[in-house]
Amino acid sequence: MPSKSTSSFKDGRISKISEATISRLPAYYRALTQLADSAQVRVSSEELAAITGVSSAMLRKDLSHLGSYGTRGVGYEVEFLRYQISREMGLNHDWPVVIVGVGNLGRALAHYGGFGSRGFRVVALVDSDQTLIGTKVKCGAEGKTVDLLVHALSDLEDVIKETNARLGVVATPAESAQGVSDRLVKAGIRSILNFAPIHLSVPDGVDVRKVDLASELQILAFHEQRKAV
Amino acid sequence: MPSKSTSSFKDGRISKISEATISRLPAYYRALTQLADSAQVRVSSEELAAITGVSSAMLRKDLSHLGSYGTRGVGYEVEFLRYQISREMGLNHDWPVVIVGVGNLGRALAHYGGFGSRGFRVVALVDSDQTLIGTKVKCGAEGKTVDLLVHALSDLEDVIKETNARLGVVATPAESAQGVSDRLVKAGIRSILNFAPIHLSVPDGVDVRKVDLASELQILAFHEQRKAV
DNA sequence: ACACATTTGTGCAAAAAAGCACAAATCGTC
DNA sequence: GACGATTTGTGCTTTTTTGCACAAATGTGT
Repeated sequence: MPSKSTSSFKDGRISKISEATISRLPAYYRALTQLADSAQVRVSSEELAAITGVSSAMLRKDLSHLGSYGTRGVGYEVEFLRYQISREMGLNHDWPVVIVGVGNLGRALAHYGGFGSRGFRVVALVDSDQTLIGTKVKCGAEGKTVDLLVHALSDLEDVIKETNARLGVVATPAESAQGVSDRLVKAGIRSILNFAPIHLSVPDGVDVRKVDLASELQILAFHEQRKAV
Repeated sequence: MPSKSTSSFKDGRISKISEATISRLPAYYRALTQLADSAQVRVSSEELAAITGVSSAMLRKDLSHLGSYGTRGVGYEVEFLRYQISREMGLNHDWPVVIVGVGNLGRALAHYGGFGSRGFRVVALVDSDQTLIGTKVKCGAEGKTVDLLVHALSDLEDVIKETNARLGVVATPAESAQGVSDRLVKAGIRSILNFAPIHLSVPDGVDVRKVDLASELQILAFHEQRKAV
């Protein structure tokens, strides 16, 4: 992970938020959403930290990078803090997502409800398999499903242009992943979520996050093996 | 991530491998497998680093923690290094895996080929949905598929005992994840891969790795938003 | 208005991770 | 068998991340 710290302008000053902090913000956001759903108004750093599994000191320091949104002696207002995090993370925007590779995993991702709920909207499915192209796949979880046509891989650039997709998900086999990535980048995509078990080379300015299921199991196996000794 | 360094005995001495190193070993292993498949005999740290997307210095330091398996002026023997990593990570063992939650994601994981190839074997599927229990689900990728019966969640403990499952995968909705986790732990599972978007509380000695799809997208969105400024 | 109980925000220290630079070891060649 | 070209292994430095401890700020009760 190339942990560059990101800088931005907030009320005039330049604030730097470390990569480690950013990676924890989604968990805070989710916990706050959960608290808001149960109508809780205030929360202490101690409580929020317990829910998200971090130390309260770390939580406070993380939040302090966003601004001073808590009240000493009291805690944080759930809704207010939630809004601040969502704004900082761009979750109030709309994020059109294109999924390349409509195999088992791609389909599971398309169905996945967690995306739609937070500004992420699967707007296009692309695959190279002739038997899949032209078929329709249900996207989104219960309540708000949309049938999406599977487009041909050769139409990738056009599909991205038409749908204005900003985020690309690579759910193809390892062999085709780099090629797909190159075309996504050429089509203007600068943020890629990669499920293929391979390192993607991308030019500067393009972010890639990797989710590697087999690696995770291997890491677990490593620890499991150590326990047995 | 509570990055405790793991210590083990290797040829008499105590070796410590940092969590950061461990998390990169699967990538090295995969690259070496790929090189071995293409019949390459030797590889330099520079080349292997390029494939896996790390710096060559970091790669060498990572590998040096396993032992001195390279030859100065020459590089590393692909097969030999691959074997050493697989041994260190316990990939020559057999790792029976139980998947709890046979929704879209659980099914995709069951189908996923990357597991079977490296000692991981899905031996049991468990769900609470009455309409799923008793049905059969294809496990494994092309070549070596097995039909597995979906067991009732109430039989979780028995299933684990019978199949000797060592690794647990939680692919349930967030609401049921903690309960499932508790029961996995009680049944003797000490390594859990969690796909539910929630922090799992587990006793000491139990490892949890979390894969959070929505979080990954949110982190991408954060960076994407910053780019626009 | 003042003492007191909370809880945040943060300066400082410790630990972990990454990066640099080069000595040590090896191979091929003359 | 010595020399030069490589390439590993590693000590040292820098950066990043985490953890600790407490002052500063707020609300409460008298």
